[in-house]
Amino acid sequence: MSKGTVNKVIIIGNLGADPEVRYATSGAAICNMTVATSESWTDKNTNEKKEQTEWHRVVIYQRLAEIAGDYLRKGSKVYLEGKLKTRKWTDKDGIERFTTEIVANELQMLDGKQDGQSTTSQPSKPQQQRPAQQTGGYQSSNQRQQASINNAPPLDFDQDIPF
Amino acid sequence: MSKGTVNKVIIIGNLGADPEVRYATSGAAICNMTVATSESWTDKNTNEKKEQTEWHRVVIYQRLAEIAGDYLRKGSKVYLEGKLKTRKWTDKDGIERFTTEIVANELQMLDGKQDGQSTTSQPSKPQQQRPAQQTGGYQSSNQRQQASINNAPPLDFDQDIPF
Amino acid sequence: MSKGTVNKVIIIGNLGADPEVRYATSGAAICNMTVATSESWTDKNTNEKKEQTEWHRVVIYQRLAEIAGDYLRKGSKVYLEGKLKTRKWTDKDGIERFTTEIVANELQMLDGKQDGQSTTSQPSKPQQQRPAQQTGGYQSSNQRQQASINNAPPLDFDQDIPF
Amino acid sequence: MSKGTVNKVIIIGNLGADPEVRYATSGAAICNMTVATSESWTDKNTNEKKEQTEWHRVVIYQRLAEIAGDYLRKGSKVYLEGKLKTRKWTDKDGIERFTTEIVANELQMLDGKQDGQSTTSQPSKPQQQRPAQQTGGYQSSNQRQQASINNAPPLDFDQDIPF
DNA sequence: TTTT
DNA sequence: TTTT
Repeated sequence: MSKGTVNKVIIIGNLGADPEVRYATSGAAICNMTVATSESWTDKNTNEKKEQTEWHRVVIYQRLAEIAGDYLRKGSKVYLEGKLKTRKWTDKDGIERFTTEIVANELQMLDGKQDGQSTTSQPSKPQQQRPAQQTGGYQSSNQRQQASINNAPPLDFDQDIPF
Repeated sequence: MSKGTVNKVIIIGNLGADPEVRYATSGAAICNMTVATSESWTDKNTNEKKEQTEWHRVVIYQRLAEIAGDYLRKGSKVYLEGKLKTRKWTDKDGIERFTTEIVANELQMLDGKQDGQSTTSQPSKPQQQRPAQQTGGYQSSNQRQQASINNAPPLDFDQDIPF
Repeated sequence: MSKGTVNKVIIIGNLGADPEVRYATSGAAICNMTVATSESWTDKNTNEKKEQTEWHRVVIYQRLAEIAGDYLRKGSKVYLEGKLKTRKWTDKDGIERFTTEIVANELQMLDGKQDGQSTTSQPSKPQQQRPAQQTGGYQSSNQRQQASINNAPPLDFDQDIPF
Repeated sequence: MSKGTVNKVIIIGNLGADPEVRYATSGAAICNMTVATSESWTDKNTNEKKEQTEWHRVVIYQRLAEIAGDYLRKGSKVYLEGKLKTRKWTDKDGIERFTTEIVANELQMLDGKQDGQSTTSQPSKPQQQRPAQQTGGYQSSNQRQQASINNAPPLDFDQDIPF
């Protein structure tokens, strides 16, 4: 329920890096990724061609997170629908920071047939497997850290997961 | 043109404060406002009622900025459509910060008949008039500074306005 | 799943009549309503003010159908999100016809406090109650038949309900 | 202006046939096309895989119509944004019919590099050229008639074009 | 800081 | 048939 309000984002863009999937002790998956959208136009004064890229931080939970991790790769074109959420975190120097993310609840892959899109095909690189047993908190991913627009860390281990 | 990408936000929410309108030397208006969306649900474990409010920073340019300034007030319900844009700024302590805003290009007022909605009615508070002549930079608004979600300042005087 | 496709409609408009709710034998509710959106502009040639109203046929199922029936009335302003669906039917003269409807899966009431919006207030007119027992097919509503844009009947009794 | 209402459609789908572009005497282009979206799911009772395809009739005007005609082909994947419009027409037997179309005002091509997407490449089939001179009404297209969901004709010659 |  |  949302009390006569609407908070909706629709993005079509390309992943800046492979998605990063982690698992909570409950087994619930969280996927973080960055998606680029870009605009190009011609400056009327200078007649120069300009291009501006916008980077979006995306978070996906549960089953959809696993789908994202299994089928999307760096460069994949994707449709995402979700809501905006700004969260507060403290950086390594103790400075409070705010980061706005898109919490996506719908995803459509827009690439043509590609490696990894068939669930039977062999993935092109080692995948983090959903661990059979976990002892606590989040498992850190062995995927390389993606460059993020402002180095905000993914949701903290001890943070309330909203479901 | 946007190169096969889409960057779209749709918000229906309530203004947390009166909109703040400033004018560039060119006479172009910029409107800043914050809009709240809220969700409520019942926690399945504790059976408690919960509510979460999300605050959105909104920027509007040119003619639409003037309309927003003329017709919207604190508490107004509004439909906004636009795109996400994250900009970098430096706070008073020299710390680099990022703020994500919605650059709105469509607006629908969703309140019933209310003060200020008729263009002929007397506005309920003094309006900043579009100055007949300006000498440079932005005119500072005489409206009270609204508290913002992270104290990001509005777009700087010397910043490139994207049109 | 939708195979890399998206079918989405977002409407904010006003109900042309009270919603019409019927119940399947299963007890599942179906709500039909018509919603108006309107545009106005000034003709540049004649300088005349013009207005165009578009009428949308909306179908809502299950729990959301009951909410619509309980809280919406003729004139209510509503946000609807859903998908487009065109269905074929045969009119009384045996002519095959097509009607496009919005199958809504999200609804936000955008009116301020109004009659019928509180679940405790007395409804302004008799409500069709969800029957305690049913023997077959749909119960016909005792609400007056709304004039529809092309007289398409609501979904037929023997039609597969898509859930 | 739209009086506190919103009429918005967002479609991602594939063209069922090459777009059909015609030109008004004024030189303004109109493009008609049909776009398919599809859903697939598993019936919980029978455990059968089901798929449902929805066909959308799309109309595009002016510059965007020419872009659609130049770059889209049967099978192209496209993002479209627009509004719903239902129009009345009379079929060859004198029967009044209604057809709902999406009047698109935004378009993004979502295919990878393909024939026709570069403005310098030779189109794969003869294009209807914008006629240098016209004497009246619409030029009939030499492209084959696309199968439409209900054989509604494109906008009539003598119909008011809404711009 | 809003609203229901 | 709605609404502003």
